[in-house]
This record gives sequence, structure tokens and C-alpha cells, in this order.
Amino acid sequence: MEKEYNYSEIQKKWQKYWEENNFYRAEDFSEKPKYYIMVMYPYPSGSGLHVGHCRNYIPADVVARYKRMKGFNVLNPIGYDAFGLPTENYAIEKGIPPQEITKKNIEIFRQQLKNLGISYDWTREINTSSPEYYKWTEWFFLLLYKRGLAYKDYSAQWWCPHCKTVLANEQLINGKCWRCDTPVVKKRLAEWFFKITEYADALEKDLETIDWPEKIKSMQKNWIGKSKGTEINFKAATADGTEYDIPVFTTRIDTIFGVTFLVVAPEHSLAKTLTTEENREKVLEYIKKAESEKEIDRLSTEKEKTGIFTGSYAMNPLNNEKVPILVGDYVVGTYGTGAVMSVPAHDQRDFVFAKKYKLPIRQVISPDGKEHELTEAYTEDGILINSGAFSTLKSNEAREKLATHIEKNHLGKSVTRSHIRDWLISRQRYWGAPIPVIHCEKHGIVPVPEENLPVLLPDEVDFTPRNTGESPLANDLDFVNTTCPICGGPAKRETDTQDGFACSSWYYLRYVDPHNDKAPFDRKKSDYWLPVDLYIGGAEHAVMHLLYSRFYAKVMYDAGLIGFNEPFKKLLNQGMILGIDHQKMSKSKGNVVNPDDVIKQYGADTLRMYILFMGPFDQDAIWSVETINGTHRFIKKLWTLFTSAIEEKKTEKVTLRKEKEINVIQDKMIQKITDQLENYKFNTTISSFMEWLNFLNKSAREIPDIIKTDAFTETMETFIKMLAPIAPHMADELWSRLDHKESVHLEQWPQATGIYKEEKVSIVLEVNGKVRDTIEIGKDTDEQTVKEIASNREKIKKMTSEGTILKIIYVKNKLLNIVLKK
RNA sequence: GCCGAAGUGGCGGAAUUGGCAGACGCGGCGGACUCAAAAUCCGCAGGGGUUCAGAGCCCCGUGAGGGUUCAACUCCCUCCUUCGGCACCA
Repeated sequence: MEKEYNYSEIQKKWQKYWEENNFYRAEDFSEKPKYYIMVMYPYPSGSGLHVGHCRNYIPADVVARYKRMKGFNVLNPIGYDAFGLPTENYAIEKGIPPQEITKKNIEIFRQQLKNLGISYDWTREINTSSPEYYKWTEWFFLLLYKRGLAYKDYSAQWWCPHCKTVLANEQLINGKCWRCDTPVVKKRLAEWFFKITEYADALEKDLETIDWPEKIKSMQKNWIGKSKGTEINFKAATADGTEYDIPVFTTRIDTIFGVTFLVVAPEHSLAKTLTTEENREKVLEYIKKAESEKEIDRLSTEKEKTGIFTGSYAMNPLNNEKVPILVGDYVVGTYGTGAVMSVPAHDQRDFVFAKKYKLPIRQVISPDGKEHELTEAYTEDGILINSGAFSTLKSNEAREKLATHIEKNHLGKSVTRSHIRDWLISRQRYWGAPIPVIHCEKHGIVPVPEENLPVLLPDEVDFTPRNTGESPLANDLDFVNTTCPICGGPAKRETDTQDGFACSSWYYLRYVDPHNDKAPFDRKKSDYWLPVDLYIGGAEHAVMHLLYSRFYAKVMYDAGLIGFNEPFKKLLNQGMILGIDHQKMSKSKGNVVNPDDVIKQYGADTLRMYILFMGPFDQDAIWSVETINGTHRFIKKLWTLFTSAIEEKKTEKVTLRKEKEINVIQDKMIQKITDQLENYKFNTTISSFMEWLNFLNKSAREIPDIIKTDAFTETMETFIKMLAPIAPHMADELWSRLDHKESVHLEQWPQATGIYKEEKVSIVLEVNGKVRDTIEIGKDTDEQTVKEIASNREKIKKMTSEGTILKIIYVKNKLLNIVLKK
């Protein structure tokens, strides 16, 4: 038998063995309890997998393998988020169809994943860009459409001039495109939306029911942004005497008597109507300028607030006071009603604005009921003043009374507003799932009948994006021209494609039934496997993928398609791996590490172990060649000790007193490592293995015969079993060298017997809270005995003689603290 | 500005959740093997003091300052720094 640690041979041998014996197939409807673990699937980019991906996939594989040994029927699938811009852009650049590029990239990714020794069920692999998959992405679009949750709207949208497509709200980062960092501009287009706002309440409320990182939950909560307030109606009249309603939304109805003007957004539908003749020219110019501004500038809080008087006035429904109406760019058109009541005394933005345009400021809330000179807005609650019948009330009381008063007199209503907007899903690009609708002159928008799905992406088309706001699919007349499913008359296909997040919103469902051609998935299979027990992925998807997926699940639940309304029971975020330059890994910085290179140099088991060891799983970590050497050293030491022990134990059998200790440490380690794995503390798990090996090595050095004992053999077996999820190749190799016929991966996870707890314990002896001595005594020794032993220790005796004992604290099996008065 | 997370040796990081701070690893130093180096193995190591030297003993020490407690990295208050998210949301 070979003595050298030849990891390439070992890897090859066992990967082949697992594959040939269908080791990691998940069995539908097995008797065992199910465990569905899933990682965020990769985008198969041209640059291949890098070690950053490993930070997610390796720990997830450890959990999958661990759970199998614990007796679970584990579903551990993988697939590819294959539609998307980078592939399409590359295709345009090189003149190769994206289908071909995707196929090639997936092959590379698949091989790289296999090299890592990850235990995926490869029979369930999915590819969102295959017609078998996107047929159902289209089907889900129709489901939403039928349920009134998909609609087309003509409005100003964010357009990325670089990607040449519109973007959803969530895909805007500080006014820039999430993919290419280009500042977005406004463009008026007819676009498809999903009504995620309809589920705002449920999406917020159900966050309480899922075990997700607080960080993600609070990000989603903020994103949904619920706020309770009052919508109150101001009446305005134009020069010709026509009356208009201007509803405004406020969370501070208690400040209503302090309103001194109204501001409407430049996009407000009445902005132009309300402008009087003499102001018309200036106001129109102002509106035009505001609308043409880039979103990034408009959003800037540093920007000075500007506005312009329309010439019209509105009436405060509570005191019938006439206040001027202005147009101002600090009012957001898409939030609330697009109009605000301005209370400069109690809102800092209104205050600044009023100062600038010399508008009146009236204090109506005071901390002490008296009026004060204001140098800035007083935004706290207080006592109402100058507020008619409501004066002298406290803010919170006033809010209640005013709300009742307003509802009773039909001046407005109490409402809950959300920050979240509907999800814009149409994209003016080629490489995505088609939107399955047809535009008929007679019948308008007609959904493609289900039996005609999928609407296939045409193969040969000039997919260069255009600046017109039209998809490149519009170039392909064979694709565009069709007939109306209702009347058979000439009609045109929708040419926009769906946002890639539509594909990823339901992919977890496809894994449970990946080859079904009658339905997206079988209900019985989804009932068996779902929801996902553990989902691991990056935090960057907090308000995109993770919110959309929850939305889809809720829609499906309401449609009776599934029996759960939250797809991912538990979520974990892995940290990033940064390059040796402490920067995010990227091709352009040249700091990317390819796992294949690491595997070549150290083997997959070392890479796996290093990824786990580099730091807490959920924190960022920096790639370090020195540390990977350390883990490799450990693996080699392990190999050397165990292979020589396997050889030695064949020579003779020995029994030694030291065996007891070997057993005790083994038991302790089983307990410790199991706890650590259960809590996803992979880094300390590796530390424990190192400690354990250090102990075994030291024992073998002190008593060389120890490796010939039964206890040592048993410990090796336990060690290897527990190491199997982490270093699966080496574990199987050593296991077979211990003369086992079956793979170690079919073994049960070891269980601690608790013998380590019956041992002696060391008690810390403290004087005035400082450690002075330690003693070894039997477990659960009573206080009196410990006190006696302690008082006979030289050091303690000396110290206690120098003062009087105030009190003695005894914590069983832990410590004794003597408090002295000096 | 608001919300969230985090500050521990030269470095990555441990600490059973209030009970021996610095596990494990990296780097470092000393030694063994070697002609030599690499690899490997053994040992030392938070800072300071005391001591001829070692053992020993003492003091200080988990971002800063205060507090609770017999006992604080851990709990409470104030502040500082770093990172992440949101940001004219009325």
C-alpha cells in the first residue's frame, strides 16, 4: 500500500467511485426525515468558479454530508442562473450565440464543482436558459397575469444607458445600475410590472416566522418601509374656478395647524394644471429641468432644495386657511400622494425651504407649551399650541383625536403607506425568458395559451441592444408577427424579456422535480421536500432575489399550488473571500484565485479544510497562502500518523492504561465537534480536529505502543468518520485502509457517551477574584470538602492569613472564590 | 442623518454565553536532523516588573471612560473608530 499522501490519485479514485455508485442521489418520498439544503446557484460566467464561490459551496456540502450521516434524506442540488447580460454582451462582442457560450461555461463550472468533491445530486441539475426551464418561467408570468398581478404601464422609468435596458427599483444602487455602475436616466416607456406592493404587508409580517439573519430581515423591513399616517385632502381652485383635490400624506397630523404652504412633486399630475398664466413659463421650465436630471443628482440629500410658486392656493381643511402651492424637487413623485403639506416649524426640510423662499413659519408643537424662537425645526413630539380646539393636547393624543375628527368629517383617512414599489420586470434584452403575451389590435393584450408554451427565443437574430427602448427581438419579424389566439387575426408578440430574477424566484421548486414536462413541479414532491431547510448565499441579494422569491411563494400559496408561504426556513450568509491585497476578488484587479490551481497544489481536501478554517463562516476573510500551508501540514500529519498506525497495529496487539485517556478525549471531541457543526462554527471545528490530532501525536510519541491498541484504532475510526464531511476523499481512503468494505460516507455519525463528564474536574481557586491556584478533584465534590482542601494549600493559606474572610463563593465543578478584607 | 454589525497578541481568530482571556493556526525566536538549505520534528512566546539566571512570584491587559457583581471580552450607561445597508419616505 502506498505510503505517500497522493491526493490526486485519492481524489480521482473516490470521485469516480461515488459517481458510479450514485452516492448522492436524493430519494423522493424516502422514509427518512428529509433535509433540503440549497446554495445560491452561480451565474456561469466566462471566468469560471473562483474561491469566493467555495466559501458558500464547501460549508454547505459539509452540512449536507453531516446531515446524511445523521440519518437524513438530503437534497443537495445545483444549477445555473444562466440568462443574463454578461453572456449576452460577450456574445455580441465575439459574434457567438449566447446559447453556445452558456453551454461551454456550464461545462467548466460543472467540472470545477466536481473537482471540489461536492456531494450534489447531479441528476437534478438545472439551467434557467434551457427551454425546458424557461417554459415554466413563462408559465409563472401567466399565473401572475391571470391573478391580476402583472400589468403594463406607461411611465418614466430608470434606464441604464450602458446596459440599454430599464431596471427595477431594487436594482438601482445609489442612482446607479447594479451591474455596471452607470448613472441611470429617466425614460418614458411602456413596461411590465409585477404587483409586489399587494404583498407588502404579508412580506413584512411573515419575516417574524423565518430564521434569517437579523441584518437581512431589517433590510427587507426597511425596503418595504411601512409607515402609518393620515391622508388628508386639501382643496385647490384654478383661475377658472375649477376645484381640485390635493390629497397629502403625513405621519404628523398633529402639526396640521402649522401648515404654511403645499409642495407638489414636478411629476405631480396637477402641477401644470394648477399653474396660473403669469407663472406658466417659469414653472414649465422648472419641471422640465427637474425631470431631465439624472436620478443620482436628484437623490442627493446634499443638493439644495429648490421650488417655484404655481400661483394657486389650497385650503387647509382644518382651519380653512389659504396656503400657497409650490412645485418642488424635494418631493418624490412616486411616494405617498406626490404632494406634501409643509410644516416648516416641525420638519427640517420644510424649514430650510421656507427660510430660502421667505415663507411663513408657525410653531404649533412646543416642548413646554410656550412659543419659542426657532433656529431649526422642532421635530420631537410635544404640546400643541396655536391649534384651535386641539391646543394644549399632547402630540400622541392630538394624533388620535385629529384622526377621528378627520374620518368623521370625511376630510381624509388613516392609511398605511409603503416605500416598496411594484417590480418592473421587462428588459429590453435578448438573453432572458420571453414574456408570453401577444398584442392584438382587436383584443389588446392576449396571454399566450398554456399549451403553446414555451415561447422560444429565436436562434438566429441580431441581438445587439438598441437605444430606442425596444428589445432586439423586435428586429426578428418572424418572431414578432403572429396571430391572435382569440380571433386568429394578425398580431404582434411582446418582444421584451423577463428580468433574470424571475427565473431565480422559483428555481428551488424545480429541483424537487426537474424533469417534469407537464407542470413546473409535482405537488406531492413539493410537499415532501419543501420548504428549504437551509439556504446559503450572499447578503447582496437581500432586497432583490430574496424578496422576489418570497413574493412568488406567497402568490403560489394563494393560488393553491404549494403548501407553504415562506420558501426558505433558515438563511445563512457566507462572508466574502478577499484577495491577498484585501480587495474584493475581480479579474481586473488580478487577485482572483482559481480553486483548480489550489487543488493541483494541495488537493481538494486541503482546500475544503482551509476554506472552513480561515475564519467565521459569515465573516469576510482574506486569502492567505501561509494559512493554507498550515492546514495542508495538518492533513499530512494526519495521514502520516494514521497510515503508520494502520500498519503497526497489524504487527501485535497491546493493552495499555493510557487507553482510558484516549477514550475520554474521543468522547469529548465527539461532543465538541458535533456542537460546533450544529452551530455552523466550521473554523473551530477544524481547530478541534487539530487539537485532537496533536493529542494523539503526542501520545504516540510518549508511548509508541499506543498506536497498537484497540482504543487507538477505535479513535482513528471515529476521527475519520467525523472528518468525512470535511475531507471526504482522504476519509474514504483511510477508511478503506482500515479494511472496511463500504464507504465511510454511509456510516452513522458517532455519538458521545458522556464518559468525559465523569472524570475529575479542575477547580480554580481565587482570592478576591484572582486566580491563585487550581486543584484536581472528583466531579461534584461538595463545598465543604473543597473549602478544606483549598485552605490547606500553601498559597491560599498564606493569603488568607493576611486578612479576614468576608465570604466564600463556590460554583460546583468550576471555582472557589475567597473574598478577603484587607 | 437613520438602521444594523463589529472593535481581543505581530496577524487570522478562540472563550461552554457572567467563572483560568489569548484555544487552534500563521508569522517569529531557539534547538534537532543536514556539508548546507528546503521539508520534517522538538521547544519558547500578551505587555511589564522582580531575580545573576531559570523556576517562582507580583502588577497591567479584550477600542475609551464610568457602573453593576465575589467575579465582566461577556450585562448596563456615555463616547470613539471601522464596515455594511438605507437615505429629501413627508
